[in-house]
Amino acid sequence: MSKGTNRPTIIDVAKSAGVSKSTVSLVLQHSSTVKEETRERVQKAIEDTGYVYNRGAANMRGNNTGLVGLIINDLRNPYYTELAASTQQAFAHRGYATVIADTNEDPELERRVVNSMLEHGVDAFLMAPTHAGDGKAFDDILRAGTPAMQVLRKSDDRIELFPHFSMDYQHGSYLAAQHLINNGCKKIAFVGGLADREITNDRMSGLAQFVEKLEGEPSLYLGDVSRAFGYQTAIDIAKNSSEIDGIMTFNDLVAIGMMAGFAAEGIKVGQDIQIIGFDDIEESRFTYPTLSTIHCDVATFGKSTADVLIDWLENDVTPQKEKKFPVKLVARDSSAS
Amino acid sequence: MSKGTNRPTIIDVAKSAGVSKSTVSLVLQHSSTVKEETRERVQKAIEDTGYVYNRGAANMRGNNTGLVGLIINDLRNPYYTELAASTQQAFAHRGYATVIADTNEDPELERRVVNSMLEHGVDAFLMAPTHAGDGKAFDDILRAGTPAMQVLRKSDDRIELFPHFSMDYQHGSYLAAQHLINNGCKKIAFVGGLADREITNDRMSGLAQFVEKLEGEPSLYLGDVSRAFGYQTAIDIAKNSSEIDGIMTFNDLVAIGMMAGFAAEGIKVGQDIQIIGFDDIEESRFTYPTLSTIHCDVATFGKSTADVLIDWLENDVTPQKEKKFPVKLVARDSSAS
DNA sequence: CTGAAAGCGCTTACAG
DNA sequence: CTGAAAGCGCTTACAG
Repeated sequence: MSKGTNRPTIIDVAKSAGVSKSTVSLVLQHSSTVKEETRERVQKAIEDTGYVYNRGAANMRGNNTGLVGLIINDLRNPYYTELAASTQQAFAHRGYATVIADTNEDPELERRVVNSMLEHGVDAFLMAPTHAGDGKAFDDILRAGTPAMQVLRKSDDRIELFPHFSMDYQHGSYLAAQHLINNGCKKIAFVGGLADREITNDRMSGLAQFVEKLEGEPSLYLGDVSRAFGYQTAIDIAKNSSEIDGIMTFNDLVAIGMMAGFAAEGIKVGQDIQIIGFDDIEESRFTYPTLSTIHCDVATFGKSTADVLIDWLENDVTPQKEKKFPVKLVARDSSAS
Repeated sequence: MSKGTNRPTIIDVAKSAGVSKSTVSLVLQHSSTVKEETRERVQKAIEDTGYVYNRGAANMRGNNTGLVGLIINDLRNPYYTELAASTQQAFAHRGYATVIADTNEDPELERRVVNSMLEHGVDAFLMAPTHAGDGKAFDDILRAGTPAMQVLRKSDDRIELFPHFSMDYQHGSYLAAQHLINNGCKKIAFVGGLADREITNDRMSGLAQFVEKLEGEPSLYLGDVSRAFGYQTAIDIAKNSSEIDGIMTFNDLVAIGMMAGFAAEGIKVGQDIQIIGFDDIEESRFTYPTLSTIHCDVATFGKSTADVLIDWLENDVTPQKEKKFPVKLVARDSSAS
């Protein structure tokens, strides 16, 4: 199907309205220099001809396309789905269309989509980058001079170039650990999250501050960030480590998998063992028992961060290098003592 | 931040390589008419100058932008998240960047984003449209002559213009009803889904074929497609309609909400009452009990449909007007008899 | 308040 | 095999 072979141009509109194409261009930009009557005539001509504005052509003169690149490491994870949905909405609100790509934690793919978006001339990037990136993608962005922010995780340390906005995971981890301790837990495990990543370290950092209140070191079950990994680990713990009485997970997904695993083993979460997740995705309010967690307000985060990016772009206000949004404890039934 | 103020052009590359800009353009398009040695010289110049291809400028001559518009009614619903993720990936694989918008079931917003994407010159649309659309958005698309497909739901009846690809919801509904009947259910309720919508009607249609095997008409609890609605309805049924022994839901989200509601009321799903969902989102394998459902393979659907759209675009193969992908029953513990 | 002209960064015949 | 020229659909000073 050949698309809009004869899409009308401003020249067609100009002819139909009996004015010059400059005048048409002026009314398209709501210039106040055009006489009201002329403006109306042009408007009518636009409707008659079925003209649609061609931003691509307009962009050739100025240097902004009205496109922003949104790069997500794992779109299917509800935490990042919410990031994508909220930032996209904020961009639309500011008049920008969003070009999206899910990189599936693949740094090669990440670099390819960055370059594709650069060719399309995106005005800025909002990236939840892959963990294993080698910085090449950011080098490409830097060379093009396109502003870019890292959100919810960081893969490039040049935060003066690529500001890093995230949540206060360390404080969240502290709150989670404190909560379990206050509820009387003595043997605590941390489950999920890949080793040697900043975000994993942050999310388990809270435990370190309570070691003297624990019986022995916390057990670490690092691994995939998935329901499936949580499920398996719960089975494992039920069978081999029944002394564990409290669990902090990397995120809610892992916790939800664990609850299903414990249920299958006949272990009552909230009574026999306490669990607290991280993120507070919607699902966590509808599990049984309901899941205690650290609430991260991604919707607010996304909107606010998108606005910061656009302000950088349009008004030249450089974002601070690093910002951590507050989190809070939400105690539900999975950690009732 | 001013973006790429002095982004190099093919002229800069041409100068650096000591050739004309036409030659640079030729190597950019992998033309075989360029001598190998010249090609290498140009390649080096590209790297030296840090040139990035400007698709916007290139598009002005031809008429395809390499952008496709993906419009989703509710991106936060995992069923549609999967659609977005799988189609985006398929488009990327075919060399297209995806411009995305979540319309949040708002027809006004839908029309606005359609027009924004039209201005950006998307080559095609893949839409999971809002239900309440008045067809204006499709009129706009039609006028621009841009190919568009309706997926997973239909809001415009001109399927010869806007082909409708979906899943065989009616058959799925039949399988679900049959399953509950075979398991001995006599009083069945259908929960969730807004009234007077084709998709709601399809998803409950299976019950009609078994009325003679039921005690009385099925009870209908139509409403929001959400965990919250499921939760409330379960409480309601537990308190007021304890004769109901089997439940079909509009989708898994509703079913998951119901399972939490029943659990809170002390009703054992799978024993006291049987539930079957629809969609088979990942979450359904990790509830307790695990959720029986109708499996819709959205990942395969998305990839396949994206390819059909691109083939339409590139190779002029017009899609069939309507296509329904197969679904299948997945019996798990929520409907163990 | 409106029109004629140049130019944005490419591609595409057309010469050579 | 490579270069000079026209043109894609806009915007932007600049005249008038």
